[in-house]
Amino acid sequence: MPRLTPADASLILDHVVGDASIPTAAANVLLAGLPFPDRPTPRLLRSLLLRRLDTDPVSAAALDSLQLLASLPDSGPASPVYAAHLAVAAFLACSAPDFDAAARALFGRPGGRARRAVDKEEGGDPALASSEALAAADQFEAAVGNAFSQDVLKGLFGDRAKAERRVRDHLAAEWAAIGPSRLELAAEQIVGDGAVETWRAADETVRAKYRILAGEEKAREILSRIEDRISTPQVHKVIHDLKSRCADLHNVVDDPLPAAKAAADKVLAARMDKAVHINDEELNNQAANCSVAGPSAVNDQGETLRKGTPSSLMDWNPTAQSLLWEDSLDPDGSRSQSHRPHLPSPRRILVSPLQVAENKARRRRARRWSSVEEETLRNGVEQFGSGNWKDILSHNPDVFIGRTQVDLKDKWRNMMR
DNA sequence: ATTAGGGGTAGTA
DNA sequence: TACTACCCCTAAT
Repeated sequence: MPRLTPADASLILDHVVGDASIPTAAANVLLAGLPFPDRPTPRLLRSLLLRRLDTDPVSAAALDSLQLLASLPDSGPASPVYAAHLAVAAFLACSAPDFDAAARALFGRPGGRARRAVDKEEGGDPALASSEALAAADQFEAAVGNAFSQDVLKGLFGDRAKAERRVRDHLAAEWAAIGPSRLELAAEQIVGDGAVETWRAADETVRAKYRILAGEEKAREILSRIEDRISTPQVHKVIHDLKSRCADLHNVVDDPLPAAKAAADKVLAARMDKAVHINDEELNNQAANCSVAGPSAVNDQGETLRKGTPSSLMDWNPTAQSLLWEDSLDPDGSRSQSHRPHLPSPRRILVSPLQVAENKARRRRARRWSSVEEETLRNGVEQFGSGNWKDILSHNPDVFIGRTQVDLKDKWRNMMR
């Protein structure tokens, strides 16, 4: 038996690994036995990532897989991937030994990994995330430094089994949208709807092969369909003219896409450099500040902290810095050619733990009040009376995540205007 | 400590 | 520019 060519191996992997009904154990055997293609198809990459996620749905590695998954071209609706991304990030924050650090790294602004996927200001696309997911991201950000809110969030997102179920539910849509393999497409060409064109284009030797592949009966059926087709010389002339006109048009009109892409790349490169410079500056400033001031609370919940002294000299490390994970699947760097929106690439983005530990307590980011919060506030005022903000807050901890008594008071003032 | 209320800042439509 | 959310201050309880 002749050795398998790399091209054939690629076809087989593309077909088998992408078939959801094939167990991952079996797919792995095949992967170990066949050479991995130099240029794997997006379908193969997608199915590999989905299988990886299936065995390990809620981990830092899963976050990487989801990020890669979102960057692949030609897939179905992207929002399930983003929803899964947020679900994993939520679980990771809840199960991390240091909630504050994890929530900041994942949901904080700027630079939070899950945050950057969906926030417009962070280069993401909010249309890709559900409003619940966005609200969850805001709640995690608001819960930094707030032990009470953290407990609530841990109750909602900290269960591993639930998190795994969430991720698998979201990714079922990705499996469903995975599309036919190249082998299936080829088969379709020979015996399916594309058969007539395929047979017409083939010479007699090739047709003999098709007969073997398709079976004699199917071959006869296709040939009869060729004869049935309207194929008068006039029709052929019209089709030919149309095709050449299209070609002429393409020759005359400049394709705007390359220019647009070049412009976009330029803007992106400028933004990247800016981001790096800003981070450098912040590092310098903060290094200067560090000698005269300790850490302070970020959040309103930490009012007493801010006025007091740092609880520990080890609260944060002023010299620490880290770079986000860098990875790339595409061998020729063609990721930017993707027509789909994608999670922003993590490379070159410096994440400084000092960003949230500035000398001056940073103003909390304004979060719009949800209709649920407003309704709960109205009910609370009805139940406890206007002015009893402490009671209203403490009786609805799962609704007023990251809100303070003063926030409730201010909001009620706004609502009464 | 909690609350009310005046007034200011920042972000956004 | 108006609106909203948040912040800060002072005074009263």
